[in-house]
Amino acid sequence: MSEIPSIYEVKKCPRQYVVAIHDALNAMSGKWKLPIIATLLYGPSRFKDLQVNIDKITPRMLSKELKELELNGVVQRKVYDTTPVKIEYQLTESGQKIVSVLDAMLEWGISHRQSVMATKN
Amino acid sequence: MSEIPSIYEVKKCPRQYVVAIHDALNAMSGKWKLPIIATLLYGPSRFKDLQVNIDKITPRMLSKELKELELNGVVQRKVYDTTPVKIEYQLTESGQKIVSVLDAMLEWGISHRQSVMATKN
DNA sequence: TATACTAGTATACTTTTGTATACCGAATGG
DNA sequence: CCATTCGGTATACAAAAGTATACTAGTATA
Repeated sequence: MSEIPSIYEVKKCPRQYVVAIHDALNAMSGKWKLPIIATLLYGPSRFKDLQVNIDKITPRMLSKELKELELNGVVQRKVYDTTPVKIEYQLTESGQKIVSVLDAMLEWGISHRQSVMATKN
Repeated sequence: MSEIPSIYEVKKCPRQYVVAIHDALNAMSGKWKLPIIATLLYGPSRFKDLQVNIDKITPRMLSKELKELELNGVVQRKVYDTTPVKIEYQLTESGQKIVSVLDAMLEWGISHRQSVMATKN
């Protein structure tokens, strides 16, 4: 038995792991998902506010991305029964926890830049 | 001063943070990057071996992705001066450290699925 | 000499993702 | 009554990402 598993061993790795990573990547990739999540990290926000705060996003994309995030359980759409209706988007509990992934990315990204700079010279 | 910074405060957050996250996302998004990285995590590999081990990848995509990963300092291309030449791809040191991000994604992904299942019922 | 392997490239195509621009209905304020 | 805000939708288009298929040069093997 070697310390490094063979590629055949690796392919046996629980499918749920693959799915989990896929889920995470899915929640964040695309041009607008991170800006939306980042904005919502600082509190619930209405459609118009998101549109104003996120530079150059079109309502079409905002709507599309919000729907996807909602479907994926990252964002929650809240309809307030007032007249006129007020609609707020907010991160779900586990949507908020995605910061842990962002933190890991941040840490890696910074150290990676440093090592790339170092090996360049 | 509130505990949650305003959106205006947030926008002042160091640009390098944004870039770092972007770098990390960039290194992993796309259809084939993770399969390639995952394979290389278990040791250096030749072009052909990658092609065989990664299901349904075309040589075009493999070549394209490897070039991108190399450009981003995640993968290193090694040419052995034998006849015929042998070429090996391997993760750079910081390329290997990307597992830390994958771990975070895995952890989030699993707990996220659980919470989504829980709220469904 | 014919066949096969390695490490790819070339060309054309389809699919997915994102943009631009205009529009909608309900409500509200002047 | 008219303009404006909110929360979007509709249509058409452009650009990016990915696929299919064929091909290449260099070397090795039968």
